Amino acid sequence: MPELPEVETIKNGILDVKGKKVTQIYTSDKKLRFPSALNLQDLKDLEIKDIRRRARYLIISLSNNKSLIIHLGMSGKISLTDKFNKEKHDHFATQFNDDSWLIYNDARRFGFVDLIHSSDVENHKMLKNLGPEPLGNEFNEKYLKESLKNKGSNIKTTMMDNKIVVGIGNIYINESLFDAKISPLKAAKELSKTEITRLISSAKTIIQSAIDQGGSSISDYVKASGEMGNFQNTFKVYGRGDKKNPEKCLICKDNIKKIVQNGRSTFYCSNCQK
DNA sequence: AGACGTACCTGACCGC
DNA sequence: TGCGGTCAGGTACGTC
Repeated sequence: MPELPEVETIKNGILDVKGKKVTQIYTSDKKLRFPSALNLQDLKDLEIKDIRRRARYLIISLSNNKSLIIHLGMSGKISLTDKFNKEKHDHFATQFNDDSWLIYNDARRFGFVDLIHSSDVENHKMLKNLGPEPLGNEFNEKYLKESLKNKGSNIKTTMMDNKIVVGIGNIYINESLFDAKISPLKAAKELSKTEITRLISSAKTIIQSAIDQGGSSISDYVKASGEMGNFQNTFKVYGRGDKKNPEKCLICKDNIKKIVQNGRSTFYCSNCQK
């Protein structure tokens, strides 16, 4: 999916629906990630009170003290448009009192939508065990040092664990480790204090920079407006380690390597990242 | 507790 | 052109 910067960008792109009232709802009969008893028709006539993001979840609070929780999975897209021409993989759409439409489309259906009481959001099964936001103050050197101390597995996989820090997926961990000059193969518990400091700093800088550029568009991610993000143009390692035709590290000119860790592709420079 | 494999899905792309 | 294999922004769950 969209990682944190993409979800943040989508959230910012739909803030306009705040204060609007739902007039019509479309739902498909396809199951998303979880089959749920959710009846989106319950949204009719409700007003959108607030829209926020926690980790990769969008939380939309409604005027009846309920909230929609939306996760985009790997391929989910949200668009805000003037009209609704139903397309393949559109799973729900709501029309507002100014005739605009909010549409959720997800080809792979790894995403989900849930509707719960607003007071239960923090205790939702998918939200209650999440670690800190990468851009927040709680994600600091002391916290990360403590979190990594018993982790014998590699730092790359460990940092993608949402209990440690949320929203950092395969793209941004590859870029963050390159920026911090840390090998993705290094055991998490073996990172020195200065490496932990560098990793935090790199992750925060890269996530913020990606948000500033509207996220990364590879394959099918687009903003709510349909425009592409721009951060993909600044990738230094992600996607640059093609086996047959690897690109060169911008710093040392060695070939960028592509390996597989816990089933996910890792891109790195073995010369710069120790 | 931690580590690892697997499952959930569709579509794009590559090699034959 | 078609077919099979592989890969893709994520996450929960089962098992060792």
